[in-house]
Amino acid sequence: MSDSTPTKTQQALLQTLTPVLACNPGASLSEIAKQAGIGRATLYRHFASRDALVKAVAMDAIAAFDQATAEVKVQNLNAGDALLAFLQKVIPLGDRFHFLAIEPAAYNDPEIATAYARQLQELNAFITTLKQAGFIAVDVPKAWVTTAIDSLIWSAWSAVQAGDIAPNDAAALAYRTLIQGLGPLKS
Amino acid sequence: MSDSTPTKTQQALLQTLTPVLACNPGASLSEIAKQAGIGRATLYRHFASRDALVKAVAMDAIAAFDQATAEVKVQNLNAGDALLAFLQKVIPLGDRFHFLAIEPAAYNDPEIATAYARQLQELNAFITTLKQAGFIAVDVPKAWVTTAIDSLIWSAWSAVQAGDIAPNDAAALAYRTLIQGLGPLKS
DNA sequence: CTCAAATAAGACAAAATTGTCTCAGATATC
DNA sequence: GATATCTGAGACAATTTTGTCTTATTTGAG
Repeated sequence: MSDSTPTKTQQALLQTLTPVLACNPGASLSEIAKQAGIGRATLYRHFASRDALVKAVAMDAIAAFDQATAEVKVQNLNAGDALLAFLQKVIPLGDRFHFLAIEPAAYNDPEIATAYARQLQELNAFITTLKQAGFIAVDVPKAWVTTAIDSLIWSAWSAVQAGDIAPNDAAALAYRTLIQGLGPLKS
Repeated sequence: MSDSTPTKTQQALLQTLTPVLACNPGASLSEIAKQAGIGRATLYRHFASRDALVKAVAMDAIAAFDQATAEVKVQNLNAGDALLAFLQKVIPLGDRFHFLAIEPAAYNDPEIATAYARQLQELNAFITTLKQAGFIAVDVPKAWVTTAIDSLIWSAWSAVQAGDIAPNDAAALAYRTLIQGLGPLKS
Protein backbone atom coordinates (compact mmCIF):
# COMPACT_ATOMS: atom_id res chain seq x y z
CA MET A 1 0.00 0.00 0.00
CA SER A 2 1.48 3.28 -1.15
CA ASP A 3 2.23 5.94 1.46
CA SER A 4 0.23 8.28 -0.72
CA THR A 5 -3.00 6.53 0.27
CA PRO A 6 -4.97 9.30 1.91
CA THR A 7 -6.13 9.06 5.53
CA LYS A 8 -9.81 9.35 6.43
CA THR A 9 -9.35 12.99 7.40
CA GLN A 10 -7.42 13.75 4.23
CA GLN A 11 -10.25 12.12 2.25
CA ALA A 12 -12.83 14.34 3.94
CA LEU A 13 -10.70 17.41 3.31
CA LEU A 14 -10.24 16.49 -0.35
CA GLN A 15 -14.01 16.42 -0.73
CA THR A 16 -14.13 20.12 0.17
CA LEU A 17 -10.83 21.19 -1.34
CA THR A 18 -11.18 19.63 -4.78
CA PRO A 19 -13.94 21.88 -6.11
CA VAL A 20 -12.14 24.96 -4.75
CA LEU A 21 -8.85 24.03 -6.41
CA ALA A 22 -10.51 22.92 -9.63
CA CYS A 23 -12.33 26.26 -9.86
CA ASN A 24 -9.19 28.36 -9.32
CA PRO A 25 -5.97 26.33 -9.52
CA GLY A 26 -3.78 29.40 -9.17
CA ALA A 27 -5.23 30.57 -5.86
CA SER A 28 -2.93 30.89 -2.84
CA LEU A 29 -3.21 28.43 0.04
CA SER A 30 -4.69 31.20 2.16
CA GLU A 31 -7.43 31.75 -0.39
CA ILE A 32 -8.04 28.00 -0.85
CA ALA A 33 -8.30 27.42 2.91
CA LYS A 34 -10.66 30.38 3.28
CA GLN A 35 -12.98 29.20 0.52
CA ALA A 36 -12.91 25.66 1.91
CA GLY A 37 -13.79 26.99 5.35
CA ILE A 38 -10.73 25.59 7.12
CA GLY A 39 -7.53 27.01 8.59
CA ARG A 40 -4.26 27.18 6.68
CA ALA A 41 -2.59 25.38 9.59
CA THR A 42 -5.02 22.50 9.12
CA LEU A 43 -3.95 22.27 5.48
CA TYR A 44 -0.32 21.93 6.60
CA ARG A 45 -1.27 19.41 9.27
CA HIS A 46 -2.66 17.08 6.62
CA PHE A 47 -0.60 17.95 3.54
CA ALA A 48 3.15 18.52 3.71
CA SER A 49 3.15 21.27 1.07
CA ARG A 50 1.11 22.89 -1.66
CA ASP A 51 2.55 20.38 -4.12
CA ALA A 52 1.50 17.52 -1.83
CA LEU A 53 -2.04 18.89 -1.74
CA VAL A 54 -2.19 19.28 -5.51
CA LYS A 55 -0.89 15.74 -5.94
CA ALA A 56 -3.45 14.38 -3.45
CA VAL A 57 -6.27 16.09 -5.33
CA ALA A 58 -4.98 14.68 -8.61
CA MET A 59 -4.57 11.14 -7.24
CA ASP A 60 -8.05 11.37 -5.76
CA ALA A 61 -9.41 12.30 -9.18
CA ILE A 62 -7.67 9.31 -10.69
CA ALA A 63 -9.04 7.00 -7.99
CA ALA A 64 -12.56 8.35 -8.56
CA PHE A 65 -12.22 7.72 -12.29
CA ASP A 66 -10.96 4.17 -11.66
CA GLN A 67 -13.88 3.58 -9.29
CA ALA A 68 -16.38 4.77 -11.91
CA THR A 69 -14.77 2.57 -14.56
CA ALA A 70 -14.84 -0.50 -12.31
CA GLU A 71 -18.50 0.06 -11.42
CA VAL A 72 -19.42 0.10 -15.11
CA LYS A 73 -17.31 -2.96 -15.93
CA VAL A 74 -19.00 -5.25 -13.38
CA GLN A 75 -22.34 -4.60 -15.07
CA ASN A 76 -21.18 -6.46 -18.21
CA LEU A 77 -23.13 -4.13 -20.51
CA ASN A 78 -22.84 -3.95 -24.27
CA ALA A 79 -20.46 -1.27 -25.51
CA GLY A 80 -23.11 1.37 -26.12
CA ASP A 81 -24.84 0.94 -22.75
CA ALA A 82 -21.41 0.88 -21.10
CA LEU A 83 -20.57 4.27 -22.63
CA LEU A 84 -23.81 5.78 -21.35
CA ALA A 85 -23.30 4.30 -17.88
CA PHE A 86 -19.69 5.52 -17.90
CA LEU A 87 -20.75 9.08 -18.83
CA GLN A 88 -23.39 9.05 -16.08
CA LYS A 89 -20.70 8.26 -13.55
CA VAL A 90 -17.86 10.48 -14.74
CA ILE A 91 -19.71 13.68 -15.68
CA PRO A 92 -20.18 14.60 -11.98
CA LEU A 93 -16.38 14.26 -11.70
CA GLY A 94 -15.80 16.53 -14.69
CA ASP A 95 -14.05 19.33 -12.80
CA ARG A 96 -11.48 16.93 -11.40
CA PHE A 97 -10.33 15.68 -14.79
CA HIS A 98 -10.18 19.19 -16.10
CA PHE A 99 -8.01 20.03 -13.12
CA LEU A 100 -5.71 17.11 -14.02
CA ALA A 101 -5.40 18.44 -17.53
CA ILE A 102 -4.62 22.06 -16.69
CA GLU A 103 -2.51 21.82 -13.53
CA PRO A 104 1.19 21.45 -14.48
CA ALA A 105 2.16 20.28 -10.98
CA ALA A 106 -0.23 17.38 -11.52
CA TYR A 107 0.57 16.28 -15.06
CA ASN A 108 4.31 16.68 -14.54
CA ASP A 109 4.32 14.23 -11.60
CA PRO A 110 5.56 10.81 -12.80
CA GLU A 111 3.12 8.81 -10.65
CA ILE A 112 0.17 10.81 -11.89
CA ALA A 113 1.40 10.83 -15.48
CA THR A 114 1.74 7.03 -15.34
CA ALA A 115 -1.76 6.55 -13.92
CA TYR A 116 -3.23 8.99 -16.41
CA ALA A 117 -1.52 7.21 -19.32
CA ARG A 118 -2.94 3.89 -18.08
CA GLN A 119 -6.43 5.38 -17.97
CA LEU A 120 -6.00 6.76 -21.46
CA GLN A 121 -4.92 3.31 -22.65
CA GLU A 122 -8.02 1.75 -21.07
CA LEU A 123 -10.20 4.37 -22.73
CA ASN A 124 -8.52 3.58 -26.05
CA ALA A 125 -9.26 -0.12 -25.60
CA PHE A 126 -12.88 0.74 -24.85
CA ILE A 127 -13.04 2.87 -28.02
CA THR A 128 -11.79 -0.15 -29.98
CA THR A 129 -14.70 -2.10 -28.50
CA LEU A 130 -17.13 0.67 -29.49
CA LYS A 131 -15.80 0.57 -33.05
CA GLN A 132 -15.95 -3.22 -33.26
CA ALA A 133 -19.54 -3.15 -32.05
CA GLY A 134 -20.40 -0.54 -34.67
CA PHE A 135 -21.21 2.31 -32.27
CA ILE A 136 -18.31 4.40 -33.55
CA ALA A 137 -17.37 4.49 -37.23
CA VAL A 138 -14.02 2.87 -37.99
CA ASP A 139 -12.90 5.84 -40.08
CA VAL A 140 -12.92 8.22 -37.08
CA PRO A 141 -9.42 8.60 -35.61
CA LYS A 142 -9.21 7.14 -32.13
CA ALA A 143 -7.42 10.27 -30.94
CA TRP A 144 -10.43 12.34 -31.92
CA VAL A 145 -12.86 10.05 -30.08
CA THR A 146 -10.70 10.23 -26.95
CA THR A 147 -10.39 13.99 -26.92
CA ALA A 148 -14.07 14.45 -27.80
CA ILE A 149 -15.12 12.24 -24.86
CA ASP A 150 -12.82 14.16 -22.48
CA SER A 151 -14.02 17.57 -23.55
CA LEU A 152 -17.71 16.68 -23.65
CA ILE A 153 -17.42 15.38 -20.08
CA TRP A 154 -16.09 18.81 -19.11
CA SER A 155 -18.84 20.53 -21.12
CA ALA A 156 -21.55 18.49 -19.49
CA TRP A 157 -20.14 19.14 -16.01
CA SER A 158 -19.91 22.89 -16.70
CA ALA A 159 -23.43 23.12 -18.08
CA VAL A 160 -24.88 21.25 -15.11
CA GLN A 161 -22.86 23.40 -12.70
CA ALA A 162 -24.15 26.55 -14.40
CA GLY A 163 -27.70 25.22 -14.15
CA ASP A 164 -28.03 25.31 -17.93
CA ILE A 165 -28.99 21.66 -18.26
CA ALA A 166 -30.47 19.16 -15.83
CA PRO A 167 -28.08 16.62 -14.25
CA ASN A 168 -30.23 13.82 -15.63
CA ASP A 169 -29.94 15.13 -19.20
CA ALA A 170 -26.17 15.61 -19.22
CA ALA A 171 -25.05 12.06 -19.91
CA ALA A 172 -27.74 11.50 -22.54
CA LEU A 173 -26.75 14.65 -24.43
CA ALA A 174 -23.05 13.75 -24.34
CA TYR A 175 -23.89 10.17 -25.40
CA ARG A 176 -26.05 11.40 -28.28
CA THR A 177 -23.35 13.83 -29.46
CA LEU A 178 -20.74 11.09 -29.43
CA ILE A 179 -22.64 8.09 -30.78
CA GLN A 180 -24.76 9.90 -33.32
CA GLY A 181 -21.92 12.28 -34.16
CA LEU A 182 -19.22 9.67 -34.59
CA GLY A 183 -21.33 6.66 -35.45
CA PRO A 184 -21.34 5.19 -38.96
CA LEU A 185 -22.34 7.75 -41.57
CA LYS A 186 -25.94 7.62 -42.71
CA SER A 187 -27.19 8.73 -46.08
CA MET B 1 -10.66 54.34 -29.90
CA SER B 2 -9.98 52.71 -26.57
CA ASP B 3 -6.59 53.26 -24.94
CA SER B 4 -6.37 49.50 -24.70
CA THR B 5 -5.78 49.22 -28.46
CA PRO B 6 -2.42 47.50 -28.62
CA THR B 7 0.57 49.13 -30.30
CA LYS B 8 2.40 47.40 -33.15
CA THR B 9 5.10 46.18 -30.78
CA GLN B 10 2.54 44.95 -28.27
CA GLN B 11 0.81 43.08 -31.08
CA ALA B 12 4.04 41.36 -32.08
CA LEU B 13 4.76 40.48 -28.46
CA LEU B 14 1.26 39.05 -27.97
CA GLN B 15 1.88 36.69 -30.88
CA THR B 16 4.71 35.10 -28.91
CA LEU B 17 3.30 35.48 -25.43
CA THR B 18 -0.19 34.10 -26.02
CA PRO B 19 0.77 30.45 -26.56
CA VAL B 20 3.13 30.59 -23.56
CA LEU B 21 0.47 31.99 -21.25
CA ALA B 22 -2.25 29.74 -22.61
CA CYS B 23 -0.06 26.70 -21.99
CA ASN B 24 0.75 27.65 -18.37
CA PRO B 25 -1.39 30.51 -17.06
CA GLY B 26 0.09 30.25 -13.57
CA ALA B 27 3.71 30.72 -14.63
CA SER B 28 5.68 33.66 -13.19
CA LEU B 29 6.57 36.61 -15.41
CA SER B 30 10.19 35.47 -15.31
CA GLU B 31 9.20 32.08 -16.65
CA ILE B 32 6.88 33.57 -19.27
CA ALA B 33 9.53 35.99 -20.52
CA LYS B 34 12.13 33.22 -20.67
CA GLN B 35 9.89 30.91 -22.67
CA ALA B 36 8.92 33.75 -24.99
CA GLY B 37 12.59 34.57 -25.52
CA ILE B 38 12.38 38.15 -24.29
CA GLY B 39 13.53 40.06 -21.21
CA ARG B 40 11.34 40.68 -18.18
CA ALA B 41 12.15 44.40 -18.50
CA THR B 42 10.74 44.34 -22.02
CA LEU B 43 7.50 42.89 -20.67
CA TYR B 44 7.25 45.80 -18.22
CA ARG B 45 8.12 48.29 -20.93
CA HIS B 46 5.11 47.23 -22.97
CA PHE B 47 2.65 46.04 -20.29
CA ALA B 48 2.17 47.98 -17.06
CA SER B 49 1.68 44.86 -14.93
CA ARG B 50 0.97 41.17 -15.04
CA ASP B 51 -2.74 41.94 -14.97
CA ALA B 52 -2.31 44.30 -17.92
CA LEU B 53 -0.55 41.56 -19.89
CA VAL B 54 -3.24 39.01 -19.08
CA LYS B 55 -5.93 41.47 -20.13
CA ALA B 56 -4.09 42.27 -23.38
CA VAL B 57 -3.86 38.56 -24.22
CA ALA B 58 -7.54 38.12 -23.46
CA MET B 59 -8.62 41.15 -25.51
CA ASP B 60 -6.43 39.92 -28.35
CA ALA B 61 -8.20 36.55 -28.22
CA ILE B 62 -11.55 38.31 -28.39
CA ALA B 63 -10.41 40.43 -31.35
CA ALA B 64 -9.17 37.32 -33.17
CA PHE B 65 -12.51 35.61 -32.59
CA ASP B 66 -14.40 38.69 -33.85
CA GLN B 67 -12.14 38.77 -36.92
CA ALA B 68 -12.85 35.10 -37.66
CA THR B 69 -16.57 35.63 -37.23
CA ALA B 70 -16.56 38.66 -39.54
CA GLU B 71 -14.64 36.78 -42.23
CA VAL B 72 -17.24 34.00 -42.22
CA LYS B 73 -20.18 36.42 -42.27
CA VAL B 74 -19.08 38.25 -45.44
CA GLN B 75 -19.13 34.94 -47.32
CA ASN B 76 -22.95 34.75 -46.95
CA LEU B 77 -22.88 30.96 -46.63
CA ASN B 78 -25.81 28.78 -45.61
CA ALA B 79 -25.84 27.91 -41.91
CA GLY B 80 -24.12 24.54 -42.27
CA ASP B 81 -21.30 25.81 -44.49
CA ALA B 82 -20.92 28.81 -42.19
CA LEU B 83 -20.38 26.50 -39.21
CA LEU B 84 -17.68 24.56 -41.06
CA ALA B 85 -15.96 27.76 -42.20
CA PHE B 86 -16.20 29.15 -38.67
CA LEU B 87 -14.63 26.01 -37.18
CA GLN B 88 -11.83 26.16 -39.75
CA LYS B 89 -11.01 29.66 -38.62
CA VAL B 90 -11.39 29.35 -34.85
CA ILE B 91 -9.80 25.94 -34.17
CA PRO B 92 -6.28 27.40 -34.68
CA LEU B 93 -7.25 29.92 -31.98
CA GLY B 94 -8.44 27.20 -29.62
CA ASP B 95 -5.81 27.78 -26.91
CA ARG B 96 -6.78 31.45 -26.63
CA PHE B 97 -10.43 30.77 -25.85
CA HIS B 98 -9.48 28.12 -23.39
CA PHE B 99 -7.24 30.70 -21.74
CA LEU B 100 -10.18 33.09 -21.57
CA ALA B 101 -12.25 30.42 -19.86
CA ILE B 102 -9.71 29.36 -17.24
CA GLU B 103 -7.95 32.59 -16.33
CA PRO B 104 -9.82 34.36 -13.48
CA ALA B 105 -8.03 37.67 -14.09
CA ALA B 106 -9.51 37.56 -17.59
CA TYR B 107 -13.10 36.54 -16.97
CA ASN B 108 -13.40 38.77 -13.90
CA ASP B 109 -12.54 41.89 -15.91
CA PRO B 110 -15.75 43.78 -16.78
CA GLU B 111 -14.60 44.81 -20.28
CA ILE B 112 -13.64 41.25 -21.16
CA ALA B 113 -16.74 39.78 -19.52
CA THR B 114 -18.90 42.16 -21.57
CA ALA B 115 -17.16 41.29 -24.82
CA TYR B 116 -17.31 37.58 -24.05
CA ALA B 117 -21.03 37.80 -23.25
CA ARG B 118 -21.61 39.56 -26.58
CA GLN B 119 -19.76 36.81 -28.43
CA LEU B 120 -21.79 34.18 -26.60
CA GLN B 121 -24.97 36.01 -27.62
CA GLU B 122 -23.84 36.04 -31.26
CA LEU B 123 -23.07 32.33 -31.06
CA ASN B 124 -26.54 31.75 -29.61
CA ALA B 125 -28.12 33.65 -32.49
CA PHE B 126 -26.11 31.53 -34.91
CA ILE B 127 -27.33 28.36 -33.19
CA THR B 128 -30.89 29.58 -33.64
CA THR B 129 -30.13 29.88 -37.36
CA LEU B 130 -28.69 26.35 -37.40
CA LYS B 131 -31.86 25.02 -35.78
CA GLN B 132 -34.16 26.92 -38.13
CA ALA B 133 -32.23 25.55 -41.10
CA GLY B 134 -32.55 22.02 -39.70
CA PHE B 135 -28.85 21.41 -39.07
CA ILE B 136 -29.38 21.15 -35.32
CA ALA B 137 -32.44 19.44 -33.86
CA VAL B 138 -34.83 21.79 -32.07
CA ASP B 139 -35.02 19.52 -29.04
CA VAL B 140 -31.34 19.99 -28.19
CA PRO B 141 -30.89 22.70 -25.52
CA LYS B 142 -29.06 25.71 -26.90
CA ALA B 143 -26.80 25.71 -23.84
CA TRP B 144 -25.60 22.23 -24.75
CA VAL B 145 -24.86 23.23 -28.34
CA THR B 146 -22.88 26.24 -27.15
CA THR B 147 -20.78 24.35 -24.66
CA ALA B 148 -20.24 21.47 -27.08
CA ILE B 149 -18.95 23.86 -29.76
CA ASP B 150 -16.61 25.53 -27.28
CA SER B 151 -15.16 22.31 -25.96
CA LEU B 152 -14.80 20.63 -29.34
CA ILE B 153 -12.85 23.67 -30.58
CA TRP B 154 -10.47 23.11 -27.66
CA SER B 155 -10.33 19.36 -28.36
CA ALA B 156 -9.54 19.92 -32.00
CA TRP B 157 -6.83 22.45 -31.19
CA SER B 158 -5.28 20.10 -28.60
CA ALA B 159 -5.29 17.11 -30.92
CA VAL B 160 -3.68 19.10 -33.75
CA GLN B 161 -1.11 20.51 -31.35
CA ALA B 162 -0.28 17.00 -30.13
CA GLY B 163 0.08 15.84 -33.72
CA ASP B 164 -2.74 13.33 -33.22
CA ILE B 165 -4.85 14.62 -36.10
CA ALA B 166 -4.01 16.62 -39.18
CA PRO B 167 -4.85 20.35 -39.16
CA ASN B 168 -6.99 19.85 -42.26
CA ASP B 169 -9.08 17.14 -40.59
CA ALA B 170 -9.78 19.03 -37.39
CA ALA B 171 -12.66 21.23 -38.52
CA ALA B 172 -14.33 18.42 -40.44
CA LEU B 173 -14.24 16.09 -37.42
CA ALA B 174 -15.63 18.78 -35.11
CA TYR B 175 -18.30 19.64 -37.70
CA ARG B 176 -19.29 15.99 -38.11
CA THR B 177 -19.51 15.47 -34.34
CA LEU B 178 -21.74 18.52 -33.97
CA ILE B 179 -24.01 18.29 -36.99
CA GLN B 180 -24.40 14.52 -37.09
CA GLY B 181 -24.41 14.32 -33.30
CA LEU B 182 -26.94 17.07 -32.68
CA GLY B 183 -28.81 17.00 -35.98
CA PRO B 184 -32.37 15.72 -36.22
CA LEU B 185 -32.67 12.17 -34.98
CA LYS B 186 -32.75 9.46 -37.61
CA SER B 187 -34.40 6.10 -37.28
C1' DC C 1 -18.28 16.83 32.88
C1' DT C 2 -13.50 15.80 31.76
C1' DC C 3 -9.82 15.17 28.91
C1' DA C 4 -7.50 14.15 24.63
C1' DA C 5 -7.27 15.44 20.02
C1' DA C 6 -8.01 18.56 16.45
C1' DT C 7 -8.48 23.15 14.70
C1' DA C 8 -7.44 27.87 13.48
C1' DA C 9 -5.59 32.52 14.20
C1' DG C 10 -1.58 34.80 14.19
C1' DA C 11 3.43 35.53 14.46
C1' DC C 12 7.55 34.76 12.14
C1' DA C 13 11.18 33.54 8.75
C1' DA C 14 12.25 32.17 4.19
C1' DA C 15 11.34 32.04 -0.51
C1' DA C 16 9.21 33.55 -4.58
C1' DT C 17 7.27 37.00 -7.40
C1' DT C 18 6.14 41.60 -8.83
C1' DG C 19 7.40 46.05 -10.05
C1' DT C 20 11.02 49.76 -10.70
C1' DC C 21 15.25 51.33 -12.30
C1' DT C 22 19.93 51.58 -14.41
C1' DC C 23 23.05 50.81 -17.91
C1' DA C 24 25.65 48.26 -21.38
C1' DG C 25 24.79 46.22 -25.62
C1' DA C 26 22.04 45.43 -29.74
C1' DT C 27 19.31 47.02 -33.42
C1' DA C 28 17.37 50.12 -36.71
C1' DT C 29 17.50 54.30 -39.24
C1' DC C 30 19.71 57.95 -41.70
C1' DG D 1 29.76 55.52 -39.22
C1' DA D 2 26.76 58.10 -36.16
C1' DT D 3 22.77 58.42 -33.54
C1' DA D 4 18.37 57.31 -31.70
C1' DT D 5 15.70 53.71 -29.95
C1' DC D 6 14.97 49.38 -28.04
C1' DT D 7 16.29 45.36 -25.40
C1' DG D 8 17.65 42.53 -21.54
C1' DA D 9 20.50 41.39 -17.49
C1' DG D 10 20.80 42.43 -13.01
C1' DA D 11 20.19 45.08 -8.72
C1' DC D 12 16.91 46.48 -5.51
C1' DA D 13 12.66 47.22 -2.80
C1' DA D 14 8.05 45.86 -1.94
C1' DT D 15 4.63 42.47 -1.81
C1' DT D 16 2.87 37.98 -1.73
C1' DT D 17 3.07 33.30 -0.66
C1' DT D 18 4.87 29.28 1.50
C1' DG D 19 6.15 26.80 5.37
C1' DT D 20 6.87 26.46 10.53
C1' DC D 21 5.53 27.07 15.08
C1' DT D 22 2.85 28.40 19.26
C1' DT D 23 -1.19 28.72 21.79
C1' DA D 24 -6.01 29.49 22.77
C1' DT D 25 -10.24 27.52 21.44
C1' DT D 26 -13.24 24.03 19.75
C1' DT D 27 -14.67 19.47 19.11
C1' DG D 28 -15.28 14.70 20.03
C1' DA D 29 -15.00 10.61 22.85
C1' DG D 30 -15.60 8.35 27.16
